[in-house]
Amino acid sequence: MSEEWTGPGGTLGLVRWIGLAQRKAAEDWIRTRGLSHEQGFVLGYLVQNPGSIQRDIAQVSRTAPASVSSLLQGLERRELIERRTENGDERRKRVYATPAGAELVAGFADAVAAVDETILEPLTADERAALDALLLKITAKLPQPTRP
Amino acid sequence: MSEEWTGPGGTLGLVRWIGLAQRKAAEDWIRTRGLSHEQGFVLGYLVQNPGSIQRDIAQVSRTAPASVSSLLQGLERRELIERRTENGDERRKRVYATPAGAELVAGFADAVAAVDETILEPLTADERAALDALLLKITAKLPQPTRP
DNA sequence: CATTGAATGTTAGAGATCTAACTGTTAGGG
DNA sequence: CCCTAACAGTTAGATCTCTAACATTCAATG
Repeated sequence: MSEEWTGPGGTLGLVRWIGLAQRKAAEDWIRTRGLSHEQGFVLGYLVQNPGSIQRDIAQVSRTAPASVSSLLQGLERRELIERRTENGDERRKRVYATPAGAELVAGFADAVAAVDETILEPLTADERAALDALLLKITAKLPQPTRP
Repeated sequence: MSEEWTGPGGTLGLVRWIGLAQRKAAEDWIRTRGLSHEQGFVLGYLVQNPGSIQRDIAQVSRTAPASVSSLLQGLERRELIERRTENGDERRKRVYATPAGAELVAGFADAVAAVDETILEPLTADERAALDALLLKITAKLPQPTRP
């Protein structure tokens, strides 16, 4: 769900609109795996960032540390992740996706790429380049989505 | 939260990135009102579409009818909405935002517009027009966000 | 060392959301 | 009329998510 109920008015209203289409596709894909949106995000993040600690996961997923705790408990119960402490620091728990966990979300990136291609289909190569340049100019000034 | 953990790679990765910034701002605004994301969306929708029935709300909010039922119960308990049947059809329950409900989300559209302006700040007027044209070309082919 | 403070996670309890099964209502043939 | 099927919404039970308070572990300081 999203905040586009003001209607797709204005340039960034269009961005919201496109984002909705992307989001819907991604959510549907994840739900077929029996995962919530957040669980899917975290599991995918762990595949690409093995050994992250929960504090970092909370940051990138924009949820409270307590929520990450519960969320990981759910994933651990299903044996999609493992947690263990390393290097003699008993505070930090390193989190890893299990093979089963990695397998469950494998193909997500490809699915997203395929949807993106469909969305971009109306544009020529030149137009895509122009769009890319404009968006880059915007995102250059945007705060980084925290990514250690 | 979102699905951008593939990294902001590719043109539409940038769109996801911008969408995240918009979304974060909107969520923060809504949370200060003590509403969840979904509750904020539905309440805002009801202000603009008074008398909607729950089935339609489920459609536009992309949630299950049962979830809408619980969600509206929460809003009703806080007296932000009302439900009543009309026209002798006992099945359909028409939903209305109360004045308190409407007041609670008043100003949301303005807040969103202000954030959008900040995000677009790096672009000149010509560039904004070019971006607008490109995005329009894309959204023209996109499925309508269901809006009766 | 002992103390203090910061960093990291967890638990508890409330509320929200999902799926599946259920109740009640309307409409359309036989 | 009745019967059936579609429609609208709710309830039940499990899981998830949030806030607030709490434990535990490390690190710095005297």
